[in-house]
Amino acid sequence: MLSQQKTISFDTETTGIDAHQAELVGLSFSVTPGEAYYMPVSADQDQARTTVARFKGILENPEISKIGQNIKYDMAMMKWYGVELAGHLYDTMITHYLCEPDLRHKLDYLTESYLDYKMVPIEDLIGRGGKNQLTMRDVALEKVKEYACEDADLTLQMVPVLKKMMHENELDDLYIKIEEPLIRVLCDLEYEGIRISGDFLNEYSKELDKIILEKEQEIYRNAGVKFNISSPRQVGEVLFDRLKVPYRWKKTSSGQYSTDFDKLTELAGEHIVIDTILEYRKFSKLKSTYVDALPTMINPRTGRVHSNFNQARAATGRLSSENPNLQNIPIKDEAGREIRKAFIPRDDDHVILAADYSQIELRIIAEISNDQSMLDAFIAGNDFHKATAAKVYSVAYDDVTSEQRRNAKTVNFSITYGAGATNLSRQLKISRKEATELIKSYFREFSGLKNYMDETVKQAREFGYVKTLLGRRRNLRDINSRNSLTASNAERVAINTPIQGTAADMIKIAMIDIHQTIKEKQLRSRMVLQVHDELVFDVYKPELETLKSIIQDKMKNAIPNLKVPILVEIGVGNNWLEAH
DNA sequence: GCACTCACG
DNA sequence: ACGTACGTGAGTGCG
Repeated sequence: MLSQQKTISFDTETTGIDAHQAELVGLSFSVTPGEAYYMPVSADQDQARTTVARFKGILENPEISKIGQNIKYDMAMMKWYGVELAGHLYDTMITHYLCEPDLRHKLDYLTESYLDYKMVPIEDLIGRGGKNQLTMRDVALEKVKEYACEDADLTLQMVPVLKKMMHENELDDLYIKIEEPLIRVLCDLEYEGIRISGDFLNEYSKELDKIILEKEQEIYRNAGVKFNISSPRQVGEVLFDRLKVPYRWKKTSSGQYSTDFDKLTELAGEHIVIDTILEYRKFSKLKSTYVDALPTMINPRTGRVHSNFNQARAATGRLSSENPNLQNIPIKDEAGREIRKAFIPRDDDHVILAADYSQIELRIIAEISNDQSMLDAFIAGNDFHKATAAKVYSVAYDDVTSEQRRNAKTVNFSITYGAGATNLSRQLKISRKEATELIKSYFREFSGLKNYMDETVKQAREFGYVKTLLGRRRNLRDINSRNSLTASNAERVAINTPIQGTAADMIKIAMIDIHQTIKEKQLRSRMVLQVHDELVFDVYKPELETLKSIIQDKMKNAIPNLKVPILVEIGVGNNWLEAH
């Protein structure tokens, strides 16, 4: 497909790693291996735009395919300079990620591994970290030219290597149908960003400050000593050495006492200071990771927050989010949920809409294992965890107790991880024997599932990899390890990856389809976040009903002709919390 | 730069 | 006898 078209490898040099804050320094291009060209642009932004505009004929030509390493970055950069990158996108980072999802995908690693070529480290030009850090703009043109041309050239040289790997691993379809179109979706989503109320968070920060100070005083009073409560080591020493709280676990690999949530919760009755330490930790975490950090991430150009959604990180095929991570905003804890109130629509004419897949991973297991009992339960449309409890405890659906439902929910959850009796017993706080019995009756009821899991592991051992429903692949180097712990780790990965990965494939398709429809219908509403099984939109109020029906349709039907029903729950509100 | 802890799905 | 959950990113402490 690519070889019949004109192609050009292309790279941008900029003043920083955030495409929404950086300024362009130059462009490099390569069409022939071993040969590349560099075009510097002025620091004067008007002049820079004029220079960039001269390349529109190439960059906006849909007949010319673009090759790039993490091309979403360059695409966003170009967007800021008024250029909409067109044509097929061949991303060397993403294609390598599809072939070897557990390895690294940086260009220097790729050229060393596959071309036996050592690239010039960027640190040689701009120095490393600290206050002496330069930007590309401070570096002599001759040096930048060499560096930029090397990037474009080596990216081009990686293409035949990757094409061969992609073809051999039957990954072309996955790339063309999902990952390539997703690049544009994510670029638009990131460019759009999301509005966050800095005022709201700053007010909340003051409240947290008071609470944390109170907890701190209470801890010092009850412990009889001042120490750094944020230091796990000091917490361990105070609790277990000074206050003689009994410690009954293995120490950490570095020889420290472990003081994580599970341990401290179990010890809560042993000393009154323990509960307060847990509270202190909770509020400190909220303050430092979210309440104080998020306002500093508001982009001065846009007044919005532009996370980076990494398309080549999670080995299962999921996205990840960084700078800031908007996929781990609190929701379970009451005080944490408050933070979601800061995620708001762009203005009074908009609302936040959140659309969630309901129990997507369990539905996918039912689908790919073809377990009739599980499929029937989903088709019946009742509370799935309750239906599971009825089956494994052999009671009528209406007689399921809340404890039985809770246990069934945990078992359902554990199954997707391939967890065994030891962990289930720990999770449910029941004996190992009881846990073994529970798992036994679970697999008696869902024998098709058991069969599928055994078969998956068997195939993984034979072929050395597993695949999702859409052909995403993960090599499992350890699956035949002689070390039984290593091997069983790989077995759990073998079971979990097709499930987590198929769910990732599904929502990616939905994102592409929704994005496409919004574009076609020229709507003003925008997709702003993805959180694994949830999509969040900034919706123009007059378009609300239209958006609801598009989202329902595209999320439900992302993968057509499934046996299992797919359920999508939609909520709307004046902030992200209200939308749930 | 690693270890620990903890936020999410 | 022993022992783990699957996938992430970020803040803090500390050597």
